[in-house]
Amino acid sequence: MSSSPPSRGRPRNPRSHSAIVGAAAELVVEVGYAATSIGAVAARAGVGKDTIYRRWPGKPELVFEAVFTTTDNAPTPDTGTLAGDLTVLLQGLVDEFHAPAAAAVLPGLLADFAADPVLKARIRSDFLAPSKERLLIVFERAVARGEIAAETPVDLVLDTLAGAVFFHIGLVGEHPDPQLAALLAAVVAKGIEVR
Amino acid sequence: MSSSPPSRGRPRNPRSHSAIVGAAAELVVEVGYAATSIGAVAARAGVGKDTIYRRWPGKPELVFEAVFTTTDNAPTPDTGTLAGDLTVLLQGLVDEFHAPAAAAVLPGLLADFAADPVLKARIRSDFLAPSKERLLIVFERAVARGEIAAETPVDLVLDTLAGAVFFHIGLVGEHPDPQLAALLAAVVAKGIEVR
Amino acid sequence: MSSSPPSRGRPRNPRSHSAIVGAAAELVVEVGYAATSIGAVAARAGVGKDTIYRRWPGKPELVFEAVFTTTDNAPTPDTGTLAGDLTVLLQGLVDEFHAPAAAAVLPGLLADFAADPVLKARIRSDFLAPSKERLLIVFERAVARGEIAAETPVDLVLDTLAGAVFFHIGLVGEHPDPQLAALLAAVVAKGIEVR
Amino acid sequence: MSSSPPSRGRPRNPRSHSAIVGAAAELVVEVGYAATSIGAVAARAGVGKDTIYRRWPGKPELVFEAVFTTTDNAPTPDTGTLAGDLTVLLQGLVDEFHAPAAAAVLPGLLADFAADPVLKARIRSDFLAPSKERLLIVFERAVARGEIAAETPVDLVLDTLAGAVFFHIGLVGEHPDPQLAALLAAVVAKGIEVR
DNA sequence: TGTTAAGCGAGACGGTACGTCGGGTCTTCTC
DNA sequence: GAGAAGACCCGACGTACCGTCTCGCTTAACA
Repeated sequence: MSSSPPSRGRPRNPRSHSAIVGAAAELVVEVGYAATSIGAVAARAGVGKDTIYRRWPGKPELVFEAVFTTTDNAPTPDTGTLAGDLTVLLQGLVDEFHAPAAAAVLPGLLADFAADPVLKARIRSDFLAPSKERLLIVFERAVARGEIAAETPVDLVLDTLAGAVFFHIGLVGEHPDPQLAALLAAVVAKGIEVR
Repeated sequence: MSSSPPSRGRPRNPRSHSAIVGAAAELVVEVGYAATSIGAVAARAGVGKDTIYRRWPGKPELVFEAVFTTTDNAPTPDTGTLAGDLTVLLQGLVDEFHAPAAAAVLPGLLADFAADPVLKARIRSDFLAPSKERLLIVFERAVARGEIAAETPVDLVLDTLAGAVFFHIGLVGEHPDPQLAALLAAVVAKGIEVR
Repeated sequence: MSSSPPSRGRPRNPRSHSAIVGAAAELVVEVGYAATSIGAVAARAGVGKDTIYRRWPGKPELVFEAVFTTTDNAPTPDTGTLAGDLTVLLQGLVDEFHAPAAAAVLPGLLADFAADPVLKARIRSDFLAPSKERLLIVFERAVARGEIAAETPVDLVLDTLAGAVFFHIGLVGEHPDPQLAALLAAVVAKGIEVR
Repeated sequence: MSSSPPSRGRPRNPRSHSAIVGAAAELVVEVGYAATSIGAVAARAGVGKDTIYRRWPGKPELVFEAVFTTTDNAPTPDTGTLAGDLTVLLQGLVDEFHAPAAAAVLPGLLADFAADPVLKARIRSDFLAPSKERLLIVFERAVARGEIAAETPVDLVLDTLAGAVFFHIGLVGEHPDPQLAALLAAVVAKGIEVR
C-alpha cells in the first residue's frame, strides 16, 4: 500500500527545499519576478543551482510554489445570501492577489504559464481550483435557496470574477478599490439570479 | 505651437518604421512574445538595432504598436438594448484578443507593462481607451432609456468585461467559448440594470 | 614484513577494481582523455563514484593504472651492439606509446602529472622506470664492450629517446615513421660512442 | 592590392585585444594553465566573455597567442661548427621553454592541441616552425662544410631535440640541467656527422 | 552469535566553469 | 544626423563535472 518509492541514494535535504522557497519568495518582492534569477535564488539560499533544477523545471514552477502555497484553508462563506457569499469569497480573492508577493508575481507568472502549453493547462487547476471549489458550494446553496438556476455556468462566473480582480489589482491599479468585492458581487449576483 | 522639431540632418526613413513593425508582428506569432528579441526583429527588418531603439524605448512599446494599431474604427453599437449593445461590444473585444498576434502577445505584454511603473499607467489608456469610449456612449444611451442609473461605475464594468475576456482567452483556454460575449453581456447587463 | 592492515569491515570487491579499470581503458579510447570523467567511468563500470575515489586520488592516477599496467616483461635486448640494443629498446617504446589507449592518453596524462607537484615527481619513476632499467643493462654491456664511456649520462639519453618518441607520436604525427627507432638508435649510439 | 576587408561596423578595440592577452599571460603563471578560465581572463581584462570568444575559438588558441608571441627574432647561430651551432640553438630552445609562462603552459597546452585534430596539425607549424627554419640553415652550412650528409632528416632531428628539451624541462625536472644544451648538441652532432 | 566497521550503489549536495544569448550602448563608415 | 553593421560590457541561461556527503544495505572479522 506504500506509494513511496524505494528511495535509493541520498535523500533530498528538506532544509534546502525550504531555503530555496524562502529565498525565492523574498527575492520576488525585493526585485520583482522578471529580475529574479535562478542563480540569485540559489546564492541567497546557499544552495547550488542544480539543487533547484533537480526539484523544479524552471522559474515559473518554483515561484508558483514559493508564492502560492499558503494552504488555502479559508472556510467557505455562508452568509445566507448569494451576494453576501460572493462578497466574502471575492474579498478573499482580493486579499490573496493583493499580498505583496502575489502582486509582484502574478502578471509575469501568468504570462510564463500562458506561454508554455504544458503549464497553461495548469492555470485553471493550480490557480483557480480552491476558489472554484468554494464557488461550487456557494452555488449549490444558492440553488437550494432558489436564487439561481441549477445550470449556472460556474467556469464563466469564475473567469469573470478572477479576471476582474486580476485586472483591477495586477494590471491596472496599485491599490484596489475597497468596494471592489462588494460591488462586483452585487452586480454578478444580481446578474445571475433567476428573477 | 508647431511641435515638429527643426529636423536637421537626414530624416528618418519611414520604410524602416513599417519594416520593423511588420517584422515584430511576424516574429511574435512565430516564436511568441518572450522569444522575440530586438536583435531578431532588427535582423528580419534589415535594420540596425539602434534604429529600433531610436524610435521605441524597448520591446513592450514596440510590440504594442506592432500588434495593437488596428485603427479601431468599429462603430459604436446601437441595438436598442443595453444587453444587445454589450454583446456587440464584447464580441469586438473577443475578436480583438483572439487575433493570432494579440493572443500570442497579450499575457507577456501586459506583464511587462505591469512590471514598469511608467508603463503600468498606460495600460488603461492604451489598451482600454477605445473600449471605454464606446462603453461610455452605450451607457449614456442606456441611461437615457432608463435601463441603468446615471452613476453606474464605468471603470469597474470595463475591468470586469476586459478581465473576463482576457482571462478566458489569454490565460485559460485556447478557443473562446462562442457564447462568451452573449452570456457575459446578459449577466452584466442584468446585474447593473435598475430593476 | 607484511604491510597489510588489520582489514576490519567488509573487504574491497576485487571485481569492482577490474570493472573500473576496464571501463576507464575503454572510455579513454572512445572519447579521449579529457572527455573521460570519473562519473562516466563509474556509470560504465556499474559502480558508485566513491568506490573509485576510495581507491584512486583522481583521474590521472586511475587512467595511468588503467592504461600502463601492461606488466612490462619484455626481455632486455642483447644483440651484441649498442645500436642494435637501442633499436630494439626504442621499438618497444614506440609500440608502447603507439598503442591506442596510450596514444589517446599520453599528452593529457603527462600534462596532469606535470601540473601537480606530487605527481610530477612520479613521471620519471612511473613512466620511465622500466625503460631506464633496461637501458642501464644495455649500457653496462656497451661499457664492457668498450663502446661507450662508463660515465655516460643515462638520464639524459633516456630523456632524449623518450622525448623524441613522445613528440613524434603523441604530439606531432598520427603514424610514427617506421624507421624512427632505427634512425634514432643509430644517431644516439654513434653520438655517445667513445670513438 | 588591399587585403583588408571593407570593415563594416564598429572595429574591434585593439586595447581589448592586448588587455586579454596580458590577462591570460598573467593568470597562466599565477594559477597554471588548467585553472585559467576564460571567465577569469575576461574579468581581469575588464572585458566581456563574448569579446574573447569573438577573437579566439577557445582557451588553447588564446593562451598560445598570449605566451608564444615573443617575436622570435633571434639570429641563426654561426659558430663555425655544427656542434657549436646546435648548442646555441638548443640553448635558445631551453630558454624559451624555461620561461615562467611557457613552463606553466606547455604540457597542458600541447595536450589540448594534441587532443583536437585541427589544432594537432598546427603543433609543428606553430610551435616548431621558427626552430626548424634556423635548423635548416645550420644544416646547410654543415653540409657545405662537409660535416653532415645532405639528406640528413631535419624533422627527425628536430623532434629529437625539441622532445628532449620538452621532456627534460616541462615534464621531468623543475630546473634544467645547465649542461643540457651542450651535452645534447654534442651527442646529436656527433651522431649525425659523416665520420 | 551478535556487534561493529568498512565497502558498496545511488544519488543529493555546494561549487565552478562552460559556451551562448539578449539587453542596451557605442563607434565606425556610408548616405 | 540617420542608418546598417557589428563590437562592447554585462549578466543570465541550463548543463556538466568536481569531490564530498549521506542514505540503506551487504559482507566480513572480531568479541
